[in-house]
Amino acid sequence: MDVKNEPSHLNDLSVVKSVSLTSALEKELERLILTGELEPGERINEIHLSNRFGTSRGPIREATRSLEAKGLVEVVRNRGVFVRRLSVQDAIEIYDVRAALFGQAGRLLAERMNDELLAELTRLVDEMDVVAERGSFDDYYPLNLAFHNFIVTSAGNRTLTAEYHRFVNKLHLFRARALVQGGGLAVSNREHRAMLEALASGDGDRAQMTHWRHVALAKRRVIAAVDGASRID
Amino acid sequence: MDVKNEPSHLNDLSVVKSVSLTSALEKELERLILTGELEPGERINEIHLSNRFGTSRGPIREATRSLEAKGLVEVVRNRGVFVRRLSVQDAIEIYDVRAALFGQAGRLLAERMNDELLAELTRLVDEMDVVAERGSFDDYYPLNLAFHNFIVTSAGNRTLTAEYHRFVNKLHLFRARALVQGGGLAVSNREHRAMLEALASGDGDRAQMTHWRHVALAKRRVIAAVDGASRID
DNA sequence: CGATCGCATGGTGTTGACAGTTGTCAATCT
DNA sequence: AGATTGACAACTGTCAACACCATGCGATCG
Repeated sequence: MDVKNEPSHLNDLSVVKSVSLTSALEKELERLILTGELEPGERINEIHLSNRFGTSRGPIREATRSLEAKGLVEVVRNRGVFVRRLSVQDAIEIYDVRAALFGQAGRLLAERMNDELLAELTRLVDEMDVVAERGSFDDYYPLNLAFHNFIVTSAGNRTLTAEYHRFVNKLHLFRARALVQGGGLAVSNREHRAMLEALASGDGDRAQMTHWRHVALAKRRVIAAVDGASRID
Repeated sequence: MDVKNEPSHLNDLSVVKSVSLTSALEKELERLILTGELEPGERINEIHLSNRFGTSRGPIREATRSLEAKGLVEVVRNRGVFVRRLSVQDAIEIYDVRAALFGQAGRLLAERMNDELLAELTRLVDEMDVVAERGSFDDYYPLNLAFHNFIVTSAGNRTLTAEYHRFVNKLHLFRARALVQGGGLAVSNREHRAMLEALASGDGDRAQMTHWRHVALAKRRVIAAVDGASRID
């Protein structure tokens, strides 16, 4: 075995050979895009990237084709690939899809509810109540994320989970993303409680409805925020 | 304008230069997969394909990476890419996602209903009734497809439409696809009428429910068919 | 006779080079 | 001055060659 004796703390990309360069690059590019290091609308220069990562252009091109299919970038022939920029309209459409998926997750979870799941969900909602009371948004955000992820993951449909995350990711490309966070912590958590009760009841219809509505209301808040912002401009 | 004066009836793949080779190949491969010309589980040989299409391996690799992201093929490092094979479990999961998306489409359509849309939907359902009466499955199938497509498209959410079709496509990879068609034409069209009435009423909740249920029932029929088949084996 | 090792082979992973296209900038013309 | 043209620079599209890996087969050894 001629193991390359490279220090293991090198760039993530040197840990390759067990996983293809292409998929490692794809992950890294996705990270750069979702963290905003590559901004929406920005052009991705293949040569520049290949220099930066020390590879040739082939794997980078393959990675970007994959990202294109995932909807994170846009490829224009002979012009290059651009980080996808979401319009307000796009974001609204995504909210509808997300609502549908999240509602389905709620239904599935209600149908397989048990004490253990209920305990964890209750814990999260209780904790969010505490944090919301003192209006600490920075503490609320990760809890909120964990709550939603827990619901979707626990629903037990891997396809649904993957799809849900794909769309949540896409929302990161929304320029006016800052607006998404409007609407009061207490209000949000009141909706969480309604979801929790529906889940506890084991009523699939009711769970789907409450979960759907939670996202639909988030969508409405975003629209309101966007309208407000554009009125100011 | 220096329009290339090539006969327009050439091979699909030679009409390139306006559209990239990669995306032309991707479309062609997708067609081969969805029509079953490339069977689920079958390995895709890059060299073989590049000879067949007269290109190098680069564009083919890019196309397959895109198909991988779309979930139509599976890439195993150093082994090759394989046409994805869906398990019964996968198919069931997809039905849940599809139900969620179709339900959402129903809701959106109900909220933007008008006489013109209603007329077309009614026409399709009436026609399906006629065809169902004489049990002609071959005539029913395209009408049924058109009906569903019309609903999803008319809902006016392009993201949702794309996503819905992606999942319907994926179901084509299901080995036991023949079973999907079980369950009586008349029964199916009775569900269509319920959907139609809900849409006509403009009640979003009710429309979402009826549309969701229609797919959920289809899922149940598939499960029953699969169970029956496996009991025979 | 069975198991293991090594090698040959077919195929994928990655690269560097070349061809073709787009956008820019300066010189020229109106 | 403004518009137009032509050449140049920067990139992307495509290709062919090389490197590396996985599998199967046969020789060798226990």
